Amino acid sequence: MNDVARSAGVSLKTVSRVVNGEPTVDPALVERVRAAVASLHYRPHLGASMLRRKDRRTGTIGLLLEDVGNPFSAAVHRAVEDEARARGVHVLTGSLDDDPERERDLARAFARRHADGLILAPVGPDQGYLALELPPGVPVVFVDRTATGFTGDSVLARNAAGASAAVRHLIAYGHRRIVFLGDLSRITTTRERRRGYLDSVGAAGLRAYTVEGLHDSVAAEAATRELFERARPPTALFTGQNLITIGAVRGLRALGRHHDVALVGFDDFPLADLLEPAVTVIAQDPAAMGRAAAQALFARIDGDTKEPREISVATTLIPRGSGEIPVRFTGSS
Amino acid sequence: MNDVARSAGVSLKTVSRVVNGEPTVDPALVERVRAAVASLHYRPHLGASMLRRKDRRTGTIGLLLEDVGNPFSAAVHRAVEDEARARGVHVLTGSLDDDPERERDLARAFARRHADGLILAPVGPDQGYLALELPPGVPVVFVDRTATGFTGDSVLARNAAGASAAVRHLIAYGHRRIVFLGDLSRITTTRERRRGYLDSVGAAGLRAYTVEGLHDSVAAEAATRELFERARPPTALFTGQNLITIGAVRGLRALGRHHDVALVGFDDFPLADLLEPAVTVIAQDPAAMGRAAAQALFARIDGDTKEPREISVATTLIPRGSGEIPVRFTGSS
DNA sequence: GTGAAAGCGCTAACAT
DNA sequence: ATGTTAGCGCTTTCAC
Repeated sequence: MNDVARSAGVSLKTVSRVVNGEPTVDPALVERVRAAVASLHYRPHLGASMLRRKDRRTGTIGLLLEDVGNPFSAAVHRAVEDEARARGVHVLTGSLDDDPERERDLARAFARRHADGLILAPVGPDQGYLALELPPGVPVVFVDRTATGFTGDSVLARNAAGASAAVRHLIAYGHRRIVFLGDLSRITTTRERRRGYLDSVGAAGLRAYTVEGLHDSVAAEAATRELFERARPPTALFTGQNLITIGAVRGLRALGRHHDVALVGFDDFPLADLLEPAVTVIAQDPAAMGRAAAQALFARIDGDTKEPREISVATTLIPRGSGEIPVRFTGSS
Repeated sequence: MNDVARSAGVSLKTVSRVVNGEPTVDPALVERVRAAVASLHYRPHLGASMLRRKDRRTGTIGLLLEDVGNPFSAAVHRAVEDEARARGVHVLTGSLDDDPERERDLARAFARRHADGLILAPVGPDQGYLALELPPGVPVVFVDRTATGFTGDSVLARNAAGASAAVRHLIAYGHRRIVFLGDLSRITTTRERRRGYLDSVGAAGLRAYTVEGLHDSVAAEAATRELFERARPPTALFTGQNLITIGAVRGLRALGRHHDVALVGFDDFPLADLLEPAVTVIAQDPAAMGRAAAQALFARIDGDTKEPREISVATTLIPRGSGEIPVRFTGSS
């Protein structure tokens, strides 16, 4: 920048003004500076400018998701990026893989990099560490899961309501033995979905059957197959998550039962409509969640100090076939 | 940091040494400093340290992909992140959406943020701008597509070879009217895949039929349907990309032809094995591509100055059913 | 082994 | 409208 100033025959400060587009500079000087910038290939150094600046914004936010490679996280990421782009903000990303230690490490790392704020899908049991790692005043918005020990806005799907609707849907088709297949129950989303299941099942006076701790598609497939080795197998399944839904589909296929066991899955997935039968789902809206989270974060960064909000994003039941298979009398009701 | 020094009764420099883990500090002082750091909630400022440091590394790389929300990009992203994590490096991401201007803007932005290097899936016709935007010595590795006007390593799937194999596979099942459905032909990947198609079709003495410029799944579905309104419709389709494959599946379904028209798609996609018929694909290995790109980039950052390399990643033909439908005599050969 | 001084590239506050 | 000076938080260099 010094070189540019010398080459343009102006002071350092004038160069700074031109680079920052401040209006109070003589057009002729602007031209001279511009030319010098171009000929010297000058590139402003954001790190240095942010060091001295008053507002101390880096124009960077951190986004910590379960796994940037999975469709849900990827959709959230994309929506966040779009909001950020509109404000000239860039996004540092990280995958947590259900590892609380990694959650904390990355939060700390992004804090040291002076991210202006964080969007976090928490995996650990407690987010109290954020108060220590983050400089005071750096906002965090939680997405998809709730946080403990740290206050911030959160953006959540209406998990319990969606699950409840799924189960009522199955009940309406005559089902009375409906199994819930869920993943790790320490995750708040899973707990909410199970709660919705239990509510609806209880309200209808049915017995609850749950299988949990299913961590992937393979486990879900195995669990599904085992269900039908029992004396009184279910007539309908409600799966708490994407990978579990797919595992259940594979399991039912393998058993040749996909056309007579009903299935509703939580969370939509690509091609669900092309399977046979097409899979009925409770669709979340990950893009809406990402958008809402980013908007909330930017509002906080811009100084919004209202009470922390909990933003719920609606789910939609999309009937496609698998959830509309009526119960069949199997002789062992 | 000053406060910490004062509170610990040592000099600024000693704090710096402790924070950076330099070994030449008295253990007793280390303890005092550590305590002060904790009690004052001191957090080191990476931006400031990098400003003064000799190597000037920020420990950040930029990753510019087509769309962080699509499965291919997301898988690349995840693989890059894993490599970066192993080195304590963080990843700034951006989606380009086939917009060359955005490509340049983001490259510039990441340069101003002093990313140590860039991984780029180029969309523009020319990457010459990189020489202007990037400080000399900042390496770029290209992934998925080739670049023009700027030298760097590139990581590419064996597109032509894979496409060629797909077509030979169809020919082996007796097909002679095989249509290629492709997207925008200015994209190098598409051109390579078409080239592979043309090679195999030409070698077998068959006529080439191509439909191009299909920018999404809906366009591909419409194009597929139109094909079968012709006098001599194809007996097999080769689709150049994920979304086009899915559009073609939808099209064939709508026509009720999915069990008698053969289909091979380039690029695998989740649930391809659960469709009926299951979809035969030329699978790429996006994780391997991301890994290779990241490894190449880090090698360059660490000073590797060998000739730029072109790393090809193999594709695999996965026969699942749709590609093994033999030709049927339709009376209009 | 420890500290004092200088300065990385830039902008704030105050001249002019 | 432009320039000057000081200093952001840290690491370097060099002295102790």
